[in-house]
Amino acid sequence: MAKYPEYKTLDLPSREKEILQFWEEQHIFEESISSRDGKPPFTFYEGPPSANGLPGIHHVMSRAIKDIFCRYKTLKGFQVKRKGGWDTHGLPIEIAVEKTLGIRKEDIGKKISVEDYNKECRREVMKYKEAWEDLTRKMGYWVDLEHPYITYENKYIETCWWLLKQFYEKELLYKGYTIQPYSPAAGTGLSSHELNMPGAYRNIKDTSVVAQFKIVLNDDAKRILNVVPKEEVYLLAWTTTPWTLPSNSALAVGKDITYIKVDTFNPYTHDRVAVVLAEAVKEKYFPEKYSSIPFEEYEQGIVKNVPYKITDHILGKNLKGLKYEQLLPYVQPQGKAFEVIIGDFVSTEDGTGIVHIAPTFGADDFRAAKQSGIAPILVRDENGNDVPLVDKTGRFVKEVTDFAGEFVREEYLTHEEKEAERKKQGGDKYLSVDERIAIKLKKENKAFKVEKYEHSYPHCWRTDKPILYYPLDSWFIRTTAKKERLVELNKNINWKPESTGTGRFGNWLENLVDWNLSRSRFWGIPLPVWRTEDTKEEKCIGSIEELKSEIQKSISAGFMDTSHLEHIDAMRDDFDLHRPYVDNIILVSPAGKKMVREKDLIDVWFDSGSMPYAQFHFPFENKEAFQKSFPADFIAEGVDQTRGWFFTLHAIAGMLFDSIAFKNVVSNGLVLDKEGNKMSKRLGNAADPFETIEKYGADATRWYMLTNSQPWDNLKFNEEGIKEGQRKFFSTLYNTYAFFALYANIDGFTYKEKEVPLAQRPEIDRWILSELNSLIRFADENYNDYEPTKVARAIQDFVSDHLSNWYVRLCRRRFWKGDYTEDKISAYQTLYTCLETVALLMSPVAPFYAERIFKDLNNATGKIKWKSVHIADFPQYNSKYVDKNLEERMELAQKISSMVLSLRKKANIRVRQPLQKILLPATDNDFVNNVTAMKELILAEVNVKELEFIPDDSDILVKKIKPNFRVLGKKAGNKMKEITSLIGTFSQKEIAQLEQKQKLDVQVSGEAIMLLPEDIEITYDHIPGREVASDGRVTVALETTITEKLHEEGIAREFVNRVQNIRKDKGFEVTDHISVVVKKHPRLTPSVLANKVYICAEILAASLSFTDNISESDSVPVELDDDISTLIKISKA
RNA sequence: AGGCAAGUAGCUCAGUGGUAGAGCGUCCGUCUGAUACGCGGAGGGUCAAAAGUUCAAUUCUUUUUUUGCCUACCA
Repeated sequence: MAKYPEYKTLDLPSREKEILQFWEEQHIFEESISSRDGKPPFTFYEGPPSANGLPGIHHVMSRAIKDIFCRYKTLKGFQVKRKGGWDTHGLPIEIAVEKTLGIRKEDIGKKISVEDYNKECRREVMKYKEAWEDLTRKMGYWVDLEHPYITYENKYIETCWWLLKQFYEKELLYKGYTIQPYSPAAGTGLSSHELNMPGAYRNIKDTSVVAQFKIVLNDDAKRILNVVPKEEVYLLAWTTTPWTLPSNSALAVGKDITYIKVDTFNPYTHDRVAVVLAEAVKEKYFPEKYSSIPFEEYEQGIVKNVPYKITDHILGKNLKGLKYEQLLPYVQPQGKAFEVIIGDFVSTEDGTGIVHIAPTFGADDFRAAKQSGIAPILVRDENGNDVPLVDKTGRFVKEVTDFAGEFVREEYLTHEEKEAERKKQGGDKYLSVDERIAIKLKKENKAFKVEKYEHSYPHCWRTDKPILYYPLDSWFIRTTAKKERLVELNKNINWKPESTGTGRFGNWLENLVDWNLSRSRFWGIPLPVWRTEDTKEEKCIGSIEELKSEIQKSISAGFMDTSHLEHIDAMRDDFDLHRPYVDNIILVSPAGKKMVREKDLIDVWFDSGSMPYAQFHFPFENKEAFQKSFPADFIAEGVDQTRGWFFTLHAIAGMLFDSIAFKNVVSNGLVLDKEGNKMSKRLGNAADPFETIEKYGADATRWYMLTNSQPWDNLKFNEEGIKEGQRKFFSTLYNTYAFFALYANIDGFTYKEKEVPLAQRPEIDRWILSELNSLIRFADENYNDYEPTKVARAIQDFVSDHLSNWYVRLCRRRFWKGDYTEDKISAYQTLYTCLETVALLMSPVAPFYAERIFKDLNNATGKIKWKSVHIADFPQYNSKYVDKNLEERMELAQKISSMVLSLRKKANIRVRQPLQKILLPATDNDFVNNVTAMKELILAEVNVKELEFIPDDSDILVKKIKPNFRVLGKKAGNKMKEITSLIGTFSQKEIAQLEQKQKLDVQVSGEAIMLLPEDIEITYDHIPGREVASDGRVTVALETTITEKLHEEGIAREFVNRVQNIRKDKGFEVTDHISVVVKKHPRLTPSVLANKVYICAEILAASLSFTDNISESDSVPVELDDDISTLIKISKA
């Protein structure tokens, strides 16, 4: 006959290894998909990890979340395909390779060929593939790693090219420039990563200038600034980089900042001027103490301090549109310029509250100017390209006549160069460009203040020289053109938590800038754009086929030879769409000119954002498969991906397909160490996922991570928490199963009997089934709502509080006492159903142990046709089983039992000692009915013989009254405080009156208010002369008198307990019958004899006798009470 | 600097416009033929701070503050 396996210990890690073997041998994962053939699909996209680093514990977290919902949806009957993937490009890989080879970026192409370098990258990126696969397996994450998509494969790249061409054709892909950190000395742009290296930011002293920009006094200006005759008005703006002043083309103010117009003198030229600056910075330039100096005294040279007078206040937004004269007119702009604009970044922290805007040399400047339609200052170089006033070596162009060919920062000059310059200048000391600009401005009444200013400024880590912010060519996706649509589409995405979608992601979309795709690296997807040298003609290639035909043309034009053609085949090993191969391809333009590829690679985020299409090699293959699985139903990654993968998926889908890419997204928080610090290998506080799983098991780890905090909250990872979950949940569940298995095996229960109808099951069974069905419903709703934490916590509470510590505890005897009756079968069926259902409900979160229990149960009964819990169907909620009233009644019974036990404790009477009676005030009919229904259960639980109600109007009850704030508050309003204190003074008589008449008139602040029963809450305070326990509306008193008869029963119970212990110690089977011989004892013998039938039934005794002579060697000494000791001898009957 | 989130008992977390809870830990006690991986009890809180709205705020609003993440790094 089929048996339920019994285990010596829980040992989760061992159980998991067995299950893992079972899954693999039986191909359960594959079957969980194939068994759903023809069912509706549920689409999941796997965000590809990069295998060039070892997986961490946080990966267990994010992958557990992915796994949970895929498993859940499978149980719900969906077909959930999940293709794994690998992210293979990107800077971290290149840097790792550079480190391994001991080279730098500039060595690539010199010390090592691009071809060999990329070979290294290709190897590097899969360095830890095995470790990743191992973790995936061990943690129980089901994803298809047999057929993953890999971003470096030709097919994958081809789809990306196709996508880029779609952008290109919609005129959403263009070449432009942005302001980026640039090192003129090294001749290269710097990544933000390089700028964040320690030591990159250093303090340097710069010449700072507050420049005077002369306002053009047209009618508007006169009106806005209240200009008086002969007044000349200047805007004051501060800069620490005077060399950018020739490139100034706008001034920015804050729209809500208040500005003042000040009548004063220029401290260098002593000219009378009116200057505008933020009121908040006035003290810095115009100390209060100078305000009283008469202007004449300064003019006459009597005082040196500059006097001033505030003549007007203007709000920033009113300054918008004012025109001013160009400060240093070397080069004229092509378009609107020299206007006051609004900048959201303007502050009054330093400077003047007016910001000098040089669109070619500042990121904020560039953006603000673009928004306001302000033109940058550019010159045309010999190639006919527009370039800024400073060239790529860091020198002024010739158009800046006074400083033509000079380095803008003195740090770029060598010692010798400086010396030569000094001689040319004719001074004692070399004067930098900044200093000479300052001098020039001073002379021309254009500088208001010049001083040295020390600040932190980024430096190039290679050359140690300060960087410049410089416009560099880049390819962009014009995301701003589709901004509104992307915002709109985002509203159809269900974000967990919602705030990430509306806040972090929503704000990001609102403030979208064009997506800079360019990366000047080697290992990545090459930008498929070819251009003629004069940039007049260009071509974007969208497929290998197209590339082939273009090469054909190029061969015809004589730019390439035919040998190139034979390689062009995605299936060939020697064909590769990476650099350097694509760089060697020269195409021909329609006009017959040579075209070479733009050197850039594309942002790796484009790779991963393309995965919905590229994983299927769409549109070249699998069109149908793609269409069926787009958009995804569900994705999940860390919240740090908001601007990464989440965005690129959204941008590509929204801009090219006018669709969202995913319907539901869970963004989980970080995993921190137990102190709340970020985990890092350097600090040595990073938890090793392999060790953790080996030690505690994947289930306990997963369970802990999901029950401890919501996925989107940060998790303070603490091994103690895993242990707690093991104890509280897994051990309890294991014990419950072990209990079931022990007795079911003895009784041969295999669920062969007909289902005992609900109505014929005892109340306790109906209760746990009601709780179980409530749990099914709750779990289903919350899984469906992507709330795994709520589900797992609810399952845990059910198992530990309801199932183990109440149902099983109360039902123990039903399992091991008596014959195989309907009641016993009902108990088995009920407990079996609970265990089986719990296994199903928990299986998404704890897939291993759920499988163990499911198999152990199902192998014995064959009740469910599926061989795995993960292929079975989600439990069906049945409202017929739910009886909320019963659930409440049981809660009441638990409460009363607990209160009686606490009274026993107070009186120091152990539970084995039976007591006569408990007394309960009869609050109302419902209460009486509910308690009466639970009477037997309560009495058995607390070992008391009777339960009696005290009539509510009985004199012995003392009542307590307090307002029902919720109800009375609405009625009484601002008299609440008074009423509360009035009610507090009520006597027993007044309470009784209120109860009898169902109302009570009271006076509050001279106003009559009628108190009704619903306005107040009456509870029982105490019962004079008795120990009582109160909890909310329930009060219990316990009769603690122990009669002789009760005492004897107590002794009998103690006796049973001792014998049971001896049985257990001796290793008897629970079914063994025994003979018992006891040494006579005057206090014990009568008690035992009086309860002999009961005792013999409990301990399965065939005989029970007393004797005077018993040898100590084959008997056991026991102590039954403080003054009762004896010897007991038991043997198998 | 901006955005988002969090701040409740020693720890981990629930919760609510009506006078604050659980688990763990601590201390005391105790049961058990599934279970010391249990059970009962005690102690422990200005619900981060302040102001406002309200009869009533831990809860709503504003400000401040601490922590974490993301973005930016600037005249």
